[in-house]
Amino acid sequence: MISLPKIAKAELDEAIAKHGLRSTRQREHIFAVLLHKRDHPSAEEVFVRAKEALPTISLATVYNCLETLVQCGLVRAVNYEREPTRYCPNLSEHAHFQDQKSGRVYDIDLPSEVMFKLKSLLPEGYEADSVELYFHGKRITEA
Amino acid sequence: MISLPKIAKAELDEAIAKHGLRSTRQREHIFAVLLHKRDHPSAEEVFVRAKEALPTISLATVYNCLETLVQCGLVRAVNYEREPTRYCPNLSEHAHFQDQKSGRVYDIDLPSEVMFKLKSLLPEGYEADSVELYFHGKRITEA
DNA sequence: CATTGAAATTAGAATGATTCTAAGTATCTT
DNA sequence: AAGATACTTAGAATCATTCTAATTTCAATG
Repeated sequence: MISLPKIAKAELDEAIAKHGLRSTRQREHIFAVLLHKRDHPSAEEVFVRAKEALPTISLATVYNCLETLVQCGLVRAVNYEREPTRYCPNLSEHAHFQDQKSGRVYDIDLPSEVMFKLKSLLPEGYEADSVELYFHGKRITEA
Repeated sequence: MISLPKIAKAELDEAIAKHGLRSTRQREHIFAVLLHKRDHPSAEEVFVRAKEALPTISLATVYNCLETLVQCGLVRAVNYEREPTRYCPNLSEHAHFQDQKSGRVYDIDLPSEVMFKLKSLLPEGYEADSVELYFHGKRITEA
């Protein structure tokens, strides 16, 4: 059974409280689901996984919770083209890579100096508060 | 009346032919529309603009043509979150910046050495054939 | 501890961008 | 010109997501 580590629980409660919201069973569990298997699931997939522990949870709630977690900065939404949005718990800054064959998404470490360099590409008058870097290609797995 | 410059027409014909497709009035005009005003219009907006010259064109055709142009490498699809896809004629490598207030999208020049550096972030076994860089933030326009 | 009111959840309907379908039209090859 | 193929078209269908309205939960108060 999936459960939320104490540290994550504390992090969740703090972030949720800071936004004047309530920590609920559903929000907690959705966060736990994301932390449990970091494979960038879609809302639908999170729904399937969440139902194992909370059989009566609704898809709308899954969307609501995911949105809340994103707002609180605990989770990141990952969008490849018009595919369903995927979600990942937001630890450190990172980019994403999608394998064209499997569609799977992988995290790519993004050093802060690269992040800085990217922001410095912006001309005068442009101020970024988010930078998203998406790779798409082949992932070669050797035999 | 929007028309396609000779050079662009040649580029279009070549790219289209290389993909074993036909150059049609609709494809040509959609391309011309994109080149005419490079403000990253959505399919719906392209539809509106295209109808001025081709009143009987259908939205499905606009989608088809845009997709074809993307396949041929003449046009790039720009996706911010789940907003309608926007399109821009693909001249040089560049990133995109969206102003959070207006929603407008601007091109950001992306020097090839930065592009190179980004690709070098990928670990062994990852081979990117596309890199998308999206900024989102405030565009400050001084009085 | 019952009450109250705001916040959250729920099921199902609605939305809206995009894609599909089937029929008609244009274009290329012979 | 005939036949084949590609393209366009209108409208229906799809599907991820959001909305709606009706409960339910929960923290705080009396």
